[in-house]
Amino acid sequence: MDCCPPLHGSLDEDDAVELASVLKALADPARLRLLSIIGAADDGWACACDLHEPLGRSQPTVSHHLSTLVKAGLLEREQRGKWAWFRVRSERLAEVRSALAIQGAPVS
Amino acid sequence: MDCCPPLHGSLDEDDAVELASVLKALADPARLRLLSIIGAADDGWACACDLHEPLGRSQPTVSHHLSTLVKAGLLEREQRGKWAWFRVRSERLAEVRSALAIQGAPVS
DNA sequence: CAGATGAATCGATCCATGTCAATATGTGAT
DNA sequence: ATCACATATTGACATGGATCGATTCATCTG
Repeated sequence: MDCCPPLHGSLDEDDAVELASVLKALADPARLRLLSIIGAADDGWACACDLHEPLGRSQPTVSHHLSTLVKAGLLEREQRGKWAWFRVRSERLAEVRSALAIQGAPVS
Repeated sequence: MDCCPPLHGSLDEDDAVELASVLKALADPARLRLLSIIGAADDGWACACDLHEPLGRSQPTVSHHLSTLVKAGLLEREQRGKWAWFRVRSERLAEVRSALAIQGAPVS
């Protein structure tokens, strides 16, 4: 243990677990594409009925992913009649981006 | 299928798989803390020998995580004698941050 | 070369998760 | 009330991954 000076990290285990949980929600191709598709909607809101087909996944699977994204705070859900509409919570996404600006790299 | 206009996403399945793979590498508390600790090192380089203890994980586990981060392009590895040194590839981290700037949110 | 030490690999275990088919729930229309 | 349709939930299955102990590999030192 004489090869180098001690390091002192800034991210403790609890913070790391919390940040990791949001990143886990992002770290899936289906969910990234959902965010992309919903984020590209004209007024920012997209109907769940239009998401199964472009994703190439079953309806239950898409429903599960949407629920995961909502739980992670990355999507907001609104019921309109029998349809579920979603919009991206870009504030939350911005939080994640800034949390990744560790190691002294400029926040750009 | 008459409830809303069609959406057209910008992120295809291949791009989504690739981005998700980097995010998977980030989406783990142990690896986030490794990045944090290594990024906080004075000259940016940290010795593997100083990482097991603050992480509270076994040496093989830490080695595995370091290897995962290197494979994801998030760490650079350098051998110095019998010690392995690592530094954060902040360019790669910046790529991830900008990739998350979808849905028209400002890149800030 | 032999011994010591740091790091990677192997094998095993346990838990989390992505996916779908089937079913249930909720909501509007007839 | 009944039917149709959109979405959510359940159950099952397969895969992936986080972790550790034991071992192997690599490198330096005597």
